[in-house]
Amino acid sequence: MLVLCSHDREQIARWRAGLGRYRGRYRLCRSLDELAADATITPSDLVLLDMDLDADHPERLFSFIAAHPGMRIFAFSSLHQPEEGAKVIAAGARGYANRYMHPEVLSQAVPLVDGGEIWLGADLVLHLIRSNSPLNGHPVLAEEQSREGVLGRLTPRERDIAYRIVQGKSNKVIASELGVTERTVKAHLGSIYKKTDTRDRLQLAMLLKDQV
Amino acid sequence: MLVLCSHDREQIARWRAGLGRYRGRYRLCRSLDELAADATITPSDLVLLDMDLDADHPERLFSFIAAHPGMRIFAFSSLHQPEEGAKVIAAGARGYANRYMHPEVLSQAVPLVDGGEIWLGADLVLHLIRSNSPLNGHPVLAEEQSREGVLGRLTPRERDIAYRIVQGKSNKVIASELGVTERTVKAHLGSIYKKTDTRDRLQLAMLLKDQV
DNA sequence: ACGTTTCTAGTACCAAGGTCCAATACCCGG
DNA sequence: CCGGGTATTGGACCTTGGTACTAGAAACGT
Repeated sequence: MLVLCSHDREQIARWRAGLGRYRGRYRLCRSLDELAADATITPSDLVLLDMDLDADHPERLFSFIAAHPGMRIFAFSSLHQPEEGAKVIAAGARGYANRYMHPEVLSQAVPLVDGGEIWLGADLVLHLIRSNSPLNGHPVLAEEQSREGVLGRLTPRERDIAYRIVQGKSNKVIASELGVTERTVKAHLGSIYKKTDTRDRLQLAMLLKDQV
Repeated sequence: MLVLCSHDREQIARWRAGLGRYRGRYRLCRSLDELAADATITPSDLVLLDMDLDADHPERLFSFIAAHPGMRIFAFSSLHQPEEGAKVIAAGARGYANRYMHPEVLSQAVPLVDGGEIWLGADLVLHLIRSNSPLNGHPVLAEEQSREGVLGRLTPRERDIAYRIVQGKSNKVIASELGVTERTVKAHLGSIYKKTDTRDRLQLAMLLKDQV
């Protein structure tokens, strides 16, 4: 049996969107107290737990998790922070994810946690590995990758402008920095959007942030 | 397309046992050289890689992984040691598992890696977290700390909107998704900018990107 | 009960971003 | 020499984003 524990209707709706396989086979819970008091919950149950349930007293949540070592708990947080994830897993939870997690990924992660595996998002795993491995990234490789990637198809001028977009600069600022008209910057940007298949500067920035 | 890379027939049989969804949609590869020489492999392919391929020269394997940063590689080892797992993920692989992994778990893990997530067995995750927690207080990433503070200071509604900004959505789209007016979205955004000390949605997105 | 925070929303204004039309000039390889 | 890609700019136009000032309703804590 699946237990959805949140006081937020939208959160429950988000969960349900990713629970096709479990449809109809779950029940709801509005608070941590309600969950703790529910005697019908068995160790074979899987609990999706909204960490915003008791945002003011996070320690209550951790102690609840620690007090139920057999229970498989999948914690969802709006913070989605590596330290928080590490703490909640260390306390005994079997999963930690962003509450805005993609429904499709959720639908794949839930059965895994149900089966006793542990689920962490890719970013958290990378953070964990980076923060305790002495030999991390090869910056040279990263640079090569970026050139081979999206940036490689841009002209030098376009790359220059794309780089300044990632820095959050406005068209006007970029124009004055390069000694050209704002109109010219716009022209280059239009071309950049076409080549990178992006709609606006925000998407472009998100695309390039990890490469620049 | 799925590429199974192993010289061990039994290993390939084990993989096939867990690949119901991909049945018939994969091809084989007998050695690392063969894999490296295969020009038909695209970044959209998913490679299941037997780490025993070249047990005498493990470094070849790591450099191969590092040399193909775009390729999603799911590494399988008969050792299944935390250190090895951390190294292979750090090199760029998206999954690390015991080669004797249960077929059912495999069938759930493969689509996740295919989708860009990272898969580690529960024991490895626990090892990472345990070996990381003592350091938890000291590896001071000021940036990380400030992020936590920033996100924590937002109200639930503001966090919700902030995440949708990171997803590249316009005010109008967000408004319709939340069932409020565009004006309200703007109001929340103004408040978010103040609290996070950002000027616009692009800066906000860059600040939050690594957390989503 | 009262003050604070949160969520909501209005009007209005201006700045900024993106796209359409088009044009001139340069350089490089075939 | 010519065609093609690059770099530049113009004007017009519409959309989007951000802010100022304001304010009501609901939730929450003391």
